[in-house]
Amino acid sequence: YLQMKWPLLDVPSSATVKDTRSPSPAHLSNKVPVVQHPHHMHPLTPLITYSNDHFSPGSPPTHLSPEIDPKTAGIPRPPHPSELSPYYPLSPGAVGQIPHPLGWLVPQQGQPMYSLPPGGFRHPYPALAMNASMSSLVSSRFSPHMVAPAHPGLPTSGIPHPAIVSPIVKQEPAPPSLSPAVSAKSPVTVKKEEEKKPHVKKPLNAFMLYMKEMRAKVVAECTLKESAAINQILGRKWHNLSREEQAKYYELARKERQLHSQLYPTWSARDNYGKKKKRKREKQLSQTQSQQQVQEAEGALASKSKKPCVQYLPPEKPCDSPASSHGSMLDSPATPSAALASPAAPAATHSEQAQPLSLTTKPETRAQLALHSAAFLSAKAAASSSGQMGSQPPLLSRPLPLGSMPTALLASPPSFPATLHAHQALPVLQAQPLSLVTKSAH
DNA sequence: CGTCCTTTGAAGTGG
DNA sequence: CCACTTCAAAGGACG
Repeated sequence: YLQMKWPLLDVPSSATVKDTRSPSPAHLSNKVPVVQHPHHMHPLTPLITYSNDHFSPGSPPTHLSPEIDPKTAGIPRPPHPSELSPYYPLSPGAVGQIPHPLGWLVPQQGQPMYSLPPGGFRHPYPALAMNASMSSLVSSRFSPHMVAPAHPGLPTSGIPHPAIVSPIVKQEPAPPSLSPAVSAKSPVTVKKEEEKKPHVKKPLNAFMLYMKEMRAKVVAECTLKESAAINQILGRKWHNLSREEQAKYYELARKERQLHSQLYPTWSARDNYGKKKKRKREKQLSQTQSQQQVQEAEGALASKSKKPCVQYLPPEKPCDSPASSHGSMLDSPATPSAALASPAAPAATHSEQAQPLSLTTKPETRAQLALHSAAFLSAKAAASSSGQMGSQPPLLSRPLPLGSMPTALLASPPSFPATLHAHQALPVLQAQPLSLVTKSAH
């Protein structure tokens, strides 16, 4: 099960640092530099199943089925020490310098941490060869000069942190000095290095990790390729995940951040501020709109009859082109409120409150998102008051910013108690009116 | 070519 | 402390 679920997160269980290129037995035997994989050609194909929980292996990809039934997903995957970051193969400088806090193994110097089979993705055991996060990782987070050293195996070239994005195709740059002790340099030198220091990207959060893993799957099952639409689906699938499943990604993201901070102790997200184009004004505008429509949604939900900004979507409708599925592509067999409700709670419990969302047009999107949040809160509160949140981490007891509400309601991911068990009684959010989400209510 | 779209989450800024 | 903003991935769409 573990192999199927997280095939490439597997690494040698030995505590000895050795070649992680061949992490596991047979299923990662092909050693092809990841860079040889064309960026535009995603290695994953519909034939590749890496998550039996979410997709039936072998079944033709006919429908996108965001419905995820954790109950049928098999045994909850226990924490595995080998769940380490595939995204941060330590650089040569890091090897031997940074004892990985989690006991992760580091790749051999100058070696790609992960490899792809030749000729695209024809691994004899595709399901075990690589998951989406791996593939997307290698295709997007490694630049050729990083992972394809002229002399693989030589300690000279290494594997910089995948978060590093160097626009200049050069043999360098290596990741910033990894050990504070090693970086005893003059301020001038430091400044100089900082000027040309590579762009270190933010570590991926739980949802981003999830997207990386699942995107190919969704794309394979849909005809659409537009990321915006895919992301909408993924967002819904994310909500459909069980608490336990999400916890895996939260934990993974936590490890990512931990490793990232170790690799780049001086890095700050601030470093990347302003490096992307800002679209502040529009965001503010739409935010205002969403706030307005949250209130509308409140009323609608309060009356429990009308659903403005909400379009019901045919449950069985497979995801198709955005145009043809206008207003329907995002639906899933699972009712959103089932997803919105406590994942651990029986999905049917709140399914009658389904408020499927169709994030189609721009103005509506925000509103629907807001409504989504509102419905989420509603479902959460309902679940809470009905005593079905016992297995959930503590929920916040105060209103939350709209943007962070779902997260917070999901129980403060950063403090997500991975070891939480169903028998543990936890304080839960008291059932509150939907107006909680608004400032005025606050 | 650069930016937008779209998602969630983390971390930043500013009041 | 709170609200808001930015960026992380992705790739088609668009100016």
